Amino acid sequence: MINYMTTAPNRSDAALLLDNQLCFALYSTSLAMTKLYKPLLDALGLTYPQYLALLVLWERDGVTVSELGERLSLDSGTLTPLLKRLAAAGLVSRLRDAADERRVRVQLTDEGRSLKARARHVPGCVLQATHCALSEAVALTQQLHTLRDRLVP
Amino acid sequence: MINYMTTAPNRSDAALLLDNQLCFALYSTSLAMTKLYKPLLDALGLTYPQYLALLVLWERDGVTVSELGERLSLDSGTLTPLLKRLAAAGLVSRLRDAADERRVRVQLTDEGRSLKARARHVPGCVLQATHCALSEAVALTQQLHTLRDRLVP
DNA sequence: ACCTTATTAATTGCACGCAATTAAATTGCT
DNA sequence: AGCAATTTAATTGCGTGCAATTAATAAGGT
Repeated sequence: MINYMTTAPNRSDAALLLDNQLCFALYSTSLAMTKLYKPLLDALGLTYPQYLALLVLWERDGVTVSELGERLSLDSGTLTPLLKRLAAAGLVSRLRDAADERRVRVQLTDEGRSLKARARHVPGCVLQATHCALSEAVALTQQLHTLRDRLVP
Repeated sequence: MINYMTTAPNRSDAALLLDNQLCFALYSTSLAMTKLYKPLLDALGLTYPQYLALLVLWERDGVTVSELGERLSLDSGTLTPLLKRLAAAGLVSRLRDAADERRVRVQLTDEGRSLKARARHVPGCVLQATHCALSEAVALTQQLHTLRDRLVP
């Protein structure tokens, strides 16, 4: 039987197999993780990126938009509308810095601060849903930090 | 000095620190990886999710939209417009299955098939940009597959 | 002081992701 | 055959991500 191999797999194709792509492993796992958060964050009235922004603000209130972007690797094109929605929800206020009118400082409202207490159970619920031991999750998180730091130029 | 600890960090806060979140490690690393692909895929006229769809089609041509969605964990709300754009670019054709008119089969065009040759260098370029040994990338990919399989219900 | 350059957000436009709904086709049951 | 339930894509609406541009402010050099 003659095989012209016009579409037959060969050695060089292995590099293009979907399941061999680190990028797709990251992409699909990240999306799956987001879906895991969905019901928990719905209960708080938050989207996943909004939750990430609040994690930053709960650590340090009053950061500028660019500091928030630096921390999350997101730019103003993403953050400005996201923060406007958080402001509309009454969780943050956006105020021009008096000393430098170019900067916008993002301040938690009382409601935004108190939401932290209602979010305390989220990490535990997610860890449970991952069916991972805490030590495994910590180890993988560290590996990913290492990889991410190698990727950014 | 009195400290009412209204905002002071404590043990339970560690769980809410951004850098302790596996989800954010995944999210930010995945976005960083996408940025790595950007210049390579721009040269092919593809977006990153379009590239993933083509990886599937290069493995098995003529899959249905739902099979593609199963493989990529994406639904028709994402895939239908994406595939229309690939069709508009002349890379695929979308045809109703004669035996079951509900299904839409996605077929590579000649141009879509020949693009595979021009994409062959992409995985190698990306690996180089990650500054990872192949063995490290393979190991991390496997760990992520394991995690992803644990996440999906 | 004046002017150029740099910094910071906001805006615009496009492409995802995804929930919810709709429409069409098929299957299964009687 | 007839009809309800299921399956499959498409559609709609919203919230990101991000490139590119714009507008406002600040910094720096002369």
